Amino acid sequence: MPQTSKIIKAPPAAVEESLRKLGANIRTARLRRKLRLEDLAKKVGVSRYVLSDIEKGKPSTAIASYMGALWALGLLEDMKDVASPDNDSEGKILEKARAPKTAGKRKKDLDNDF
Amino acid sequence: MPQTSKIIKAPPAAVEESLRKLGANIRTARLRRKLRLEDLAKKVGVSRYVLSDIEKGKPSTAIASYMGALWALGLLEDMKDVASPDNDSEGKILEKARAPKTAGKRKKDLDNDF
DNA sequence: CTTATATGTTGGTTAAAGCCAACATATTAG
DNA sequence: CTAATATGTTGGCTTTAACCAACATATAAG
Repeated sequence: MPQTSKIIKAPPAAVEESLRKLGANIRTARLRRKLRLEDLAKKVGVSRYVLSDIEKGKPSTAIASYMGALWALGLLEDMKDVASPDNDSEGKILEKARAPKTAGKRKKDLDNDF
Repeated sequence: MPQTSKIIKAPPAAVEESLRKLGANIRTARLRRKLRLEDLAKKVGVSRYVLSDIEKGKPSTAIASYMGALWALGLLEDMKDVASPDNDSEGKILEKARAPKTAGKRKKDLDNDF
């Protein structure tokens, strides 16, 4: 993704770690199934180089390639509850009742925090 | 990602569905927090266009951008168990005992199945 | 140990992801 | 209803992701 964004060039440590772990997990799953990079790559529909990148947790790789790997390994359902509104306790608290379709007008600047 | 791969051009229905859902969840979480696309995009470190793509579940968008959105929303930990070897019952069964570093030599062709 | 094969690495090519500006439309809040 | 603002859409530009070939290295299995 050209004109590379900050998040890709220098991801927060937590994101980097999360990707590294995801990649490692995919690799473990592949080896357990005795599949070569090339085998799984073919199932996924990418080159073996891309799959290798995934197993390293490369940030700039398309999410579909990652999801495709999970899918080909039969692990896609693990994504089911990610960011699920039902489990978003923080969000549930903040929610006002009605579900707005936009974030509404700005009052001042809300928070420049982090 | 240039020379676009099959998985990105035409993802399996399950992958497409998974991405759509993830994007929708991210959008819900953003709105609950009363953040504009621009607000969250800034925190993530991408343009508002990319964040918009994410909320639509665009397959070709970099995984770091998706993970960055989860991170900025405080939802990154939801990724923790994805493809975790501990939960990979299929893999556990297949595993022989030792953890090989490669998939080993090919015997014949294993399985061209799906 | 040897051999077959899996994986890593490099360099070059090409097509598209992410950026932005400008404008259109939708939605909110008064 | 109206004004303010959030989000959608378009087209053009730049950078680089994914591809491949060729070779190097690591690992597995006899």
